[in-house]
Amino acid sequence: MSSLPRGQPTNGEILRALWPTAETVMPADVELPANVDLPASAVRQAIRRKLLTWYDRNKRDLPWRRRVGDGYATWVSEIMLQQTQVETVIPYFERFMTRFPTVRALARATDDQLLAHWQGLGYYRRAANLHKAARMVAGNGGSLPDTVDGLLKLPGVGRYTAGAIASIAFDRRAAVVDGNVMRVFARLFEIDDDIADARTQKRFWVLAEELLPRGRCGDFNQAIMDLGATVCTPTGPQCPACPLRNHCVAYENGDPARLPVRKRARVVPEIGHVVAMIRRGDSFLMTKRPPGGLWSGLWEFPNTVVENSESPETALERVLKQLKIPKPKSIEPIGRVTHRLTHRLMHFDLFEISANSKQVGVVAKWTRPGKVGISTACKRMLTKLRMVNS
DNA sequence: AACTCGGGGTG
DNA sequence: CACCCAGAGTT
Repeated sequence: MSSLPRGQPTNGEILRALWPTAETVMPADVELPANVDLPASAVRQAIRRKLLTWYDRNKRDLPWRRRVGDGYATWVSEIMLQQTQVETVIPYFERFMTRFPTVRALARATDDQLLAHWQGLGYYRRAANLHKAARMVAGNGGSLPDTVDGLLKLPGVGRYTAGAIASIAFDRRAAVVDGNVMRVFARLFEIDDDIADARTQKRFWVLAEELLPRGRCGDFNQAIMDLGATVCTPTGPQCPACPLRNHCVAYENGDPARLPVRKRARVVPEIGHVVAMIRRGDSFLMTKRPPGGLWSGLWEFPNTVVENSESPETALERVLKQLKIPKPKSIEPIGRVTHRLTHRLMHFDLFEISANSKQVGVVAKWTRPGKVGISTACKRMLTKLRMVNS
């Protein structure tokens, strides 16, 4: 418990339920949870002012922030930023905007062209949805919807992204709740309920709507997210540098880093694969992943899951049979690549196969991996092959 | 409400 | 290693 000198009361002292005032607009589907505490009007005002002042002095210089009012750029950046950190996104965003400078350019692109620019970024369904949405927008005159409701109709745009685009690009009065906002609010108001719970999420949205200023909503939203990314970080928050420390209940109570609270992740299944790497010059025999699932639309080396009941050899025979290469000239084990995803641990046992090109059927295509989109796992398989061959 | 869907950064 | 990240869509 800190005894911090301060000129203003904290939320802990002032908290009381204030229900919708004339200055706020509540979404129709939000009902007030019985236990939600809203800060008093004066505290809300102080939080807005301090956050915006802090943002004016400390905001990060990000490529998409240099395109003020550009809905397309904001849209692309927000899709890329879903579950992906800013530093990872920056180079992808630059390349993407150079290659697809307008909605129409994106709408004209092929799946493979698009995925070649998305490869390595993950969550490839985002690219498919963005592509589909770009065609919707292009077919509708080429201008992006500028309201939350309009944006929500686009595939891949949910409540967060619609609020972000509407407020940042179009200066609409819309709130956002993302991982940063939840962390900042959980600490600011000392909310220790599971943040995955629907009621808790509803509570975050209520707070976000309530705290929204009349103007500069886009800056306000970005301010909370910048604060969460640079000061109110998951571990080791820099509370002395925080403009909201005098209002932060968790700081007052001494342990903001324990928040937010989330349920423990479950154990991930472990899955084995065998992979056939068949090279001819710079090209490899590759197959395209089916739409919808993991690595959707990316290219990969022919492979199969090794079932529990079978040996790797049997599984590899299955792959070669599908490729119409039942008896290759040679099969050379190269080694193993292990790839961890959020919900899966994958092993790939690699085999370099030599075969006459006449043996090759039409199941797979000769492709240069640099030309089409491949997963990071496949990229690591290539690295492994080069290591073995050098 | 629980799953799926990537990959990288962090302590 | 475990946890987290400018979440959305499906079941």
